[in-house]
Amino acid sequence: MEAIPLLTLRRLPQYLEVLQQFKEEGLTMVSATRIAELTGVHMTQVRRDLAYTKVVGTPKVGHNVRDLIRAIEQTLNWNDLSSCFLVGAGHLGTAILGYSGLEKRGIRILAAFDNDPELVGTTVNKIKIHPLEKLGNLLSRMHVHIGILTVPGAEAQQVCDVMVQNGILAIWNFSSAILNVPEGVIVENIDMSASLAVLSRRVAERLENNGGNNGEPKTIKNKKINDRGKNEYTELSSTQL
Amino acid sequence: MEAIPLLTLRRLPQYLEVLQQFKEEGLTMVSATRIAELTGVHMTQVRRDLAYTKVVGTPKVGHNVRDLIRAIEQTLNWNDLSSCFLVGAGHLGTAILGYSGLEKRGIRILAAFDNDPELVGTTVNKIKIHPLEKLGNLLSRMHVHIGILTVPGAEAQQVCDVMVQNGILAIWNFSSAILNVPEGVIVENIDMSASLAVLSRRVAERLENNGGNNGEPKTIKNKKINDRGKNEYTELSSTQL
DNA sequence: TAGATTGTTAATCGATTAACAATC
DNA sequence: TAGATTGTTAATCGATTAACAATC
Repeated sequence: MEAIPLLTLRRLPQYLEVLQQFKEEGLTMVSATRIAELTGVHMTQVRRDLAYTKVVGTPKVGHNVRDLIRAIEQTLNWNDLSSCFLVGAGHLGTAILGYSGLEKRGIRILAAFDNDPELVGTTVNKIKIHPLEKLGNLLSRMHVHIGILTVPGAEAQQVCDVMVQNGILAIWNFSSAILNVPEGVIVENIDMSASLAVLSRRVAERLENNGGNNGEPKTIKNKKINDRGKNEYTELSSTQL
Repeated sequence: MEAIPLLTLRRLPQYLEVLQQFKEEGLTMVSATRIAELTGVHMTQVRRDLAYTKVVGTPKVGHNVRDLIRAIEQTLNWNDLSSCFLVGAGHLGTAILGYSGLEKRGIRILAAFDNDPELVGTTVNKIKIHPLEKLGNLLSRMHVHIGILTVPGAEAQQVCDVMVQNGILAIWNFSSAILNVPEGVIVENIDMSASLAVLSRRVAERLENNGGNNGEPKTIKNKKINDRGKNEYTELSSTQL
């Protein structure tokens, strides 16, 4: 199975988002050009990214919306559900447990774990919260190989170690800890600090460069600057998460 | 004020994390080499990144830990607090309202907003939740220029528009919506779908390439693969988020 | 001093964009 | 058909890594 470039993988869900929109609007065909306009990704980039999904379009016409959605979902393995455990049922963990979008993205949380006796035994979104001590045992018995880590940073490595010892293959890490795992274990970080760093600095740069004019920045209608696509002309947004 | 490259900004908080560790351990000096080892970032990369903070180290000795922490925090503008509003006080919003790490990162949430009458009037972590209708008015009156968006994707663009109309400068977007904003408005996305896409695909690639051997992957001790730094040899993790 | 480490210039690498032939 | 769009090869761009002189 071919390794798809990191940045391509990150863009695919964006295409999926606008494609869902098109589907809802009843469109059957769409061009890479149109997807490019709505996501702010360069037209050529979109074509190249879509090529990784093995879909073939028809010149002058474009791609079939339904086929394209299916192809992207297949590429991301979002068609069938992977079982996973969530550790850390605080506010963030609860938010994730309650998030209906996960199942659309191939993730089914089978059980949650926490070391707070108040939480153990309760249920969030039909998912039971177990004591943390049971994590290792259940992981190996149930052959779960994806873990969602929503514990405080100070406890993250510890929980991570238990996961690794019990055969976990991938960890979706929401803590700020830089996890130390053996080679081959996949770690994907939701790095809020990194994101905030970019935001903070960009704000500071702008305020300083505008000479303290902290009111309206100079703007041009409908042009967007962000880290997804630098300059973007978009017309719509959409759905959940 | 110089524009620091995106990927450098994302790495700076990682350096900060290991530096805090060093400080707690009582170390006064640290080399870029050591930081590189613990974060998995290439040694030369670390040196280059640190150069953006304008710190100067001393050959053979390295950098002063306290000075380096201060320099990075200054670079990210994490020293003084920026006021901001949070919109969407569901589980995710509540998790963010309760997160103490924000103030260390230059963010103070002054008020929250939601359209659920059940939530309006309540308080989370001493932050009052106001009705959504008051957002525009308060934004412009209080000269707040950072907004945290934790509403469902379907409502995100709408709220975003209100923010923009009332002079917002930057939006920290936790929804899956691709926000359409005028040029000059900074959007920083916490893109869970993008992250999950990478995780899902990498897992699928590994399972397929191992020929269905979904038990233990081949591993080498203490070597780490993730998107922060490809190959990382690390010894510790740390703190919160 | 000798050697580790800094700061920076040059080389490499990977990802993005431009260009264009193929085609429905 | 003519022209929009695809798929792909070549050129460009930016970020990473290698190399090395300066130095405490």
